Amino acid sequence: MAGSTIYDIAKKAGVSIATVSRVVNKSEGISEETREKVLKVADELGYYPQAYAQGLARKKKNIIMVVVPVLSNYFFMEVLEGIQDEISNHNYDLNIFNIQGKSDMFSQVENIIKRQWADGYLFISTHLRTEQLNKLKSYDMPITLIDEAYEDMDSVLVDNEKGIEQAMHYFLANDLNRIGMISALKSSKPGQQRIQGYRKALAEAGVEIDDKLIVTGDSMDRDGFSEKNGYEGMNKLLDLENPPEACFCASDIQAVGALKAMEERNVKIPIIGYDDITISNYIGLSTIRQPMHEMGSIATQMLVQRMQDQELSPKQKVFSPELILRSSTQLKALAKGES
Amino acid sequence: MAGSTIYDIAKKAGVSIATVSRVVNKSEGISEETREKVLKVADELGYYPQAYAQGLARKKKNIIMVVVPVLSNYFFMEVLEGIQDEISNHNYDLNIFNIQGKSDMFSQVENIIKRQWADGYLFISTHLRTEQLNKLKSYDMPITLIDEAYEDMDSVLVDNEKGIEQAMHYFLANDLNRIGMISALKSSKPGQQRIQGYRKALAEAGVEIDDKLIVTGDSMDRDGFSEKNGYEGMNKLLDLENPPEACFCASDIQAVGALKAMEERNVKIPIIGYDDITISNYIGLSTIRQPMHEMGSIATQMLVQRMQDQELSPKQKVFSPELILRSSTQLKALAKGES
DNA sequence: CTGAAAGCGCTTACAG
DNA sequence: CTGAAAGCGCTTACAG
Repeated sequence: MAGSTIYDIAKKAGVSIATVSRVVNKSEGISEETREKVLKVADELGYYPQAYAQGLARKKKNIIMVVVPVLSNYFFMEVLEGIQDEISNHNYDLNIFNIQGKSDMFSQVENIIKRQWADGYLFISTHLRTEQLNKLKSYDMPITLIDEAYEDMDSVLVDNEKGIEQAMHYFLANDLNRIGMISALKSSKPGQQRIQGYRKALAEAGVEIDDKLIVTGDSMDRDGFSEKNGYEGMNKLLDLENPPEACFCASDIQAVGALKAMEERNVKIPIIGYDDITISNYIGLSTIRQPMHEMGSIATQMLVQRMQDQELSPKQKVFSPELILRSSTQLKALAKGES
Repeated sequence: MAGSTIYDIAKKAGVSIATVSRVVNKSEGISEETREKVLKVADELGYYPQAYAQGLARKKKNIIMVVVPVLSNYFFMEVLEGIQDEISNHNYDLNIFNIQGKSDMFSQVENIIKRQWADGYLFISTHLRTEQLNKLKSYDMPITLIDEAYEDMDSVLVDNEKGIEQAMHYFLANDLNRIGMISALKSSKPGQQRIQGYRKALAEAGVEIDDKLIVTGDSMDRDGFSEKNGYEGMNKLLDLENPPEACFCASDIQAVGALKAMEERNVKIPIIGYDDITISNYIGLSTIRQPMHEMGSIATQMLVQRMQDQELSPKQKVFSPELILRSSTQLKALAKGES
């Protein structure tokens, strides 16, 4: 039963392979009689066209491929949900290609494109350099970037700086000037951007920046976007001689860790995360919302369009982040007033 | 630059396609001179072998494919992390195939196998029926099941009932007899199993079972394994005339929702979840740990072994779940003593 | 060390 | 309505 080919079916059904192919692909103009005969044999022998042979012959794979550096990440998971939902409206299968952290990321990404795995690609948080994106562009493959800006390709992203600004403004407006920042790894692009946003917002407000308030945990997993990293980061902040009176985290998942550190030490300062992953609503975490689900579905739509017409001019979709206030920032009264 | 083939390279470099193939595949016995010449041209033209053509010619894809019904799920994410880690020790690429919820799941799964996408498959939580697994078995492809039991294939799973038993024993031993159960959708296999474990444990302890205490939320997303579902479930429990004095949740993520419902209503009863996803530790949720990461890596190891020798007899790896006590069960004093 | 040729399993004009 | 044949882009014995 294993591994029967179109030849086996043709032989057993007493027809040509062309006929088998037509039946299996539901082409028109096949007599009902042969159709049934072929289908019966195909079912008996467990036949269905091999993807690789079919893809080669057709020069079309019917696959949309998501390319990601790290799979186990909440942001990614929720974006993916949006992709999944949207893709179910189209006739494509979804494949995810996990690029391994070890060797050079760009060469891996480049090879994926060269190898022509799919008809179109969704790159999530790959954070490539402009010259690298230019190179990719030259392969002339439909690609949509998510969480990454590049004007010569379709991309959907969120205005990071603006989001952070909102968080900062909120703190400052509430008279909280000494604001800690728990960052992700500085080597990660969004990590950098968020730090920059932090600095910029403070600078504009005329608040002096204390570099000691910008920390990250020691856990490098997931580029530092982890509970553990946030936990460690908050502990560093609280160990400071002059600890912050509020805190901004580069991601909700870090904030989860930070919250725990606070609880253990029995201190409470207002804290704002970044992302608005689903749990944040349930644990009362204030945050900057990125519309992850929508980002995924919009990106998929854009990609599908481009696959139909590669001549379209590149589109950017920049979402504005939104500050969501929950209980984690309602501690001001507690912290200042009541204590 | 886009889409050059081995013929283009051969022509431009003035060699045969066989030579190009050998150079690109790093075969031995190629003069340094031609090697360099070919490599130079290949680089200029951005050539790398097309995956589909190569796979067809070699009859080997070098791909391990993970097949999952629902991507955005914490259990899956953590299992995946283990898979990812282990796979980086081997020379395979990782592909994830997302089967769409809409049409018949089994026929989709069957087609994936028939289409020979990969050299080996990891099925996570597909929960197929025995006859279906028998059918899959007949295709004679290396498959390892995760979170699913079937004695004729390699599989790694956790003894669900035993886990639930532990939670129940803990409650009962602490004099908590009226135990609520927030279940996932009853149509899901693990959902069922967990309800069964609940009933069994109570029956063995001679505690009368009140069916009103077994609830699920109205949110059907992710088979009911969601925050929202847990939130709704807990609200139903607390709306009961005679609400439970403790609660068991079919997953941690549901417990997160349940916790919120309790907080809003300002009630606290001991609660135990299931899975031990990373955040649970940070929010103090007691739970039954499934070693997800390890399950992923062990399953991958088993699969790789089987890909080397399809004659191996099927192995089962059954993990014992472990009760992890955290603050969410330390409320007994509060609930009973102090109030 | 290198090339000509067969073959991998399909699809799809082209004929009939 | 059906088949013979070329072609998709590779790999790999086989010869030399």
